[in-house]
Amino acid sequence: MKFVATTAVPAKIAQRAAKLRTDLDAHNYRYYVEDTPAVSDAEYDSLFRELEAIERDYPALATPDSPTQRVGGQPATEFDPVTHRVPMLSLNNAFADEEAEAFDRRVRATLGVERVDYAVEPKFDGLAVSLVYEQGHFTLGATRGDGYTGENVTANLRTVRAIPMRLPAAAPPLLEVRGEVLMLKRDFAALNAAQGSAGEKMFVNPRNAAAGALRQLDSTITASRRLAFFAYGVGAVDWGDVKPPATQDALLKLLTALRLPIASQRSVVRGLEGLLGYYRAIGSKRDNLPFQIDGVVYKVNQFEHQERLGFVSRAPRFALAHKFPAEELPTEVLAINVQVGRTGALTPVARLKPVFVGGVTVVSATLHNEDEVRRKDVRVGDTVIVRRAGDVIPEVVRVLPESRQPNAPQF
DNA sequence: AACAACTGTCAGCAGGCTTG
DNA sequence: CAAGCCTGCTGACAGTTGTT
Repeated sequence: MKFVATTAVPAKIAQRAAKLRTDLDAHNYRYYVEDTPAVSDAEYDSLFRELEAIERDYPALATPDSPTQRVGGQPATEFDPVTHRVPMLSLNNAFADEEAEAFDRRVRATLGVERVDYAVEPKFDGLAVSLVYEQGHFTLGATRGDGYTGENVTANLRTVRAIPMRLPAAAPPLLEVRGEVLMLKRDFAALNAAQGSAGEKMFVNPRNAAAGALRQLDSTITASRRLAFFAYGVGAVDWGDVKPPATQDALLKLLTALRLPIASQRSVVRGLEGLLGYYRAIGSKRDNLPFQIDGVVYKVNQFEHQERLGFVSRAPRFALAHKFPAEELPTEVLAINVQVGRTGALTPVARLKPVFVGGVTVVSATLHNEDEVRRKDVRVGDTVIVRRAGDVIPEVVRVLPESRQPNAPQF
């Protein structure tokens, strides 16, 4: 039998530990949420090590919510499946203004309202996750998966400094926060610089770097990758004594009060003019934002309106992702293959001279989209325009006529 | 009544990246 | 190098709504 001495902790030390914790949390918030870091990484590390030392000397002071507990533990062998209490659905997309107009028209028609208020926000280019807080404590973090079942990545998400381990006392007894994990542009650049000088593999874009970091079985690697997080909604909630918000705007204000990170670029606008105005405003700021986005999201602000609009298939009728135009670049067709699918479906695929477009290197593109180019129009040796937006599959958009070789072989 | 246009659902398929 | 993850498009079909 071993006795552990209940060492009395000097009040001064306990106060210092508490101060360090709130300071470290505040620095995290400034770095990831307000985008105005107050201290250098070195200063942060120094505070962090001081807290670690105190907790080592006085284990009674070590709490599971301490910033020092984020560093990650035992490597997992696999991720357990997590069934979402409320499915994590996707959004309908729009590229053209006319589609946004059609969205607004349909919403107004269904609601019988002249003008609709919309909560609007950037559409982050990251990975959707679910964070469950029970009695204010972060207890479960999961990926979106297929929308119904994701993976338990709690250990990895604990290392994300932008994610609070504990919410203020005013938090509802059960709160499932929905949001996006991503890597800030500056952290991506720093990571790749480090990977490069260490002779390690570089990452292609922040989104894939974030996705890879989140899927690490060893959470100590995740911890070194500096992921950010922004919340944009909730899933299952037991409000308890908290008055449930009536609008998306009020919900995000509530989450902000709970110290959850919310994108400062969000807004509330009125009518179609408001939507398109916001789309243009964010589009012009896009390059100066600290994170990558691939569009903006419109949500009908009133929850009562949202309920009346309901869902269609896997997407709500009260929300729309208005994406920025796809990047398009020319490249050369090296070959055309015909793939045979499992069911025997034949799909022509163009093998392309590699081109970096839309954040990835495209080497092949389907010729399946009859709207854009018919496959008989494309020949080996042609120069074609390849388009890729966000996560959309690369497409051959058109053939440059002047590139047509007179005797190019048909496939 | 006949037809067109649209809305919604589903299965199947697609590409790229990372991990193991 | 395969499997698993992410993502979203397409076409077939059915049902609904609108137009002539």
